[in-house]
Amino acid sequence: MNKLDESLLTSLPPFRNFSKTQIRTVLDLATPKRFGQELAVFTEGDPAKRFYLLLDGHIRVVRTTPNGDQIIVLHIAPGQLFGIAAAMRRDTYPATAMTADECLTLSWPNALWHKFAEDYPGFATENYKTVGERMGEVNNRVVEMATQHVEQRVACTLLRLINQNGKKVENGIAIDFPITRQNLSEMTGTTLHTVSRLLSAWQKEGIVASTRKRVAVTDPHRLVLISEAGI
Amino acid sequence: MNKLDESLLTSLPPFRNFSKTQIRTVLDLATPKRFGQELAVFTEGDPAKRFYLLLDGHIRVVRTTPNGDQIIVLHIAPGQLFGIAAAMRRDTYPATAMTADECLTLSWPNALWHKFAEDYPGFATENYKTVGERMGEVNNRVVEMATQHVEQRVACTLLRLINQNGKKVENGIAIDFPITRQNLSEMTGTTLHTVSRLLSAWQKEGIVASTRKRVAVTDPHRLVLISEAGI
DNA sequence: GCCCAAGTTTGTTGTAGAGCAATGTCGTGG
DNA sequence: CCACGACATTGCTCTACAACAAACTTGGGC
Repeated sequence: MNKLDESLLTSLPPFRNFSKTQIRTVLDLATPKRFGQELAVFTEGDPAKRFYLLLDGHIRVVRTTPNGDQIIVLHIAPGQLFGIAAAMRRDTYPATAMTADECLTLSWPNALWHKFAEDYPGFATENYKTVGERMGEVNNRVVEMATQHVEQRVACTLLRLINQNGKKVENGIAIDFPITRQNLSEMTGTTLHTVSRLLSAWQKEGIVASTRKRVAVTDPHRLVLISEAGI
Repeated sequence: MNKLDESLLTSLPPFRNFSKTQIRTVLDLATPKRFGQELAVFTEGDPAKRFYLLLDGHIRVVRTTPNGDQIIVLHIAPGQLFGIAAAMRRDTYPATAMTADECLTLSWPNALWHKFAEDYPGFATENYKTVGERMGEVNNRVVEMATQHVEQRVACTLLRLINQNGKKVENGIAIDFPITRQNLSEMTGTTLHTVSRLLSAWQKEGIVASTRKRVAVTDPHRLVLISEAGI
């Protein structure tokens, strides 16, 4: 068990404005856990017993079809809750959470969701707001998939990734966790081949810079143009 | 103003188990309204001031892209709440609600959401459950769009429609509101031409029976096969 | 009953992008 | 340090489906 600093939580939306003692209680009840890369925190269909907070690292939330196709539903960044099926009164997790890199999570039994919500007004509010935003994003994705070409969708996806998980580097903004062409294709509903071709082409034009498992955007503005018009 | 029967609400999930006087209060505070076909109940971007319950008819929830493409995000059946942006703490509606046929709605100012939730435990629970289910469905759609062919997607969409809005008729199960090829194409991310061709082909095979603005499924089982394998 | 607009059907053509296959490169573990 | 597996690139082919075009059908309004 790691020593947990109170300051870890006080800045996060769901726990903002909690009193010092309340934060301490929340931390006392939490179970911390470290994960290596590419491990499942929980699996689709498992009984939903706990909800999680990601303190460090990055999580991919993934669904698998009956034919074995896998698609990435959502990315979780540090400071966000995930596995909140409980809050939506589901009894099993609707998707699998995989670590994209080394992760540190806190988790609590579902029963505590209700306790937190009762004891600390603002907890539920903040989280339902998050759910609302995620709902908006996934609807955006449906619209994107229905109306845009592969090239535009990949551009949109990259832009979203650098917005939510971008880290400034010398030549642009990098996605700060490992991501393969395959992963990108699973987010856009295409094949790794097509993604590879697009990244190669964009690299030649100086729009992106990618290496194995890493992608950085060097010219976000051009990418926006592509995402809007397909050039 | 129509006389509102208490029995209208007592059977609906969000209000189930309310006391008789509670139901009466809910009804007293509600504003009923009738709509003709193809009218907007509220519009994307409008300030979200009220939330709605559909008593009769069918509602399409629609998003419009900057280029004017329109896609149907969700269908609302009688007895369901919609426009619950308030519950997700959004200040504008994220989509437009259009009537598919003649509709009767009740609506309440957003402030009452919180009152209902406080006064009547079970109201919030029931509704967040609904949100969770809708989230699951829209994620399913993303997966569908990412992995399935047009033929399969149209089949899936028809099956979902007859499940949620099906009415038994002599030769099968009909979608009990007007729906055009164009509408179906907006739900599946294709063109009305392709939908028309598919319906014609399926009609020849005796799988569906469609007329102008009406679609019925005569052989759901075959449609399931198509949705799964593409046949 | 007739007209018109909205909805539908059907044909043709062009192309985005999937599918397949072969080769190249990186980095990790023995 | 080497070998192997995982990841990536690239070329070729082929098809599903969008895009365009044009005629046909239906039903509601005058």
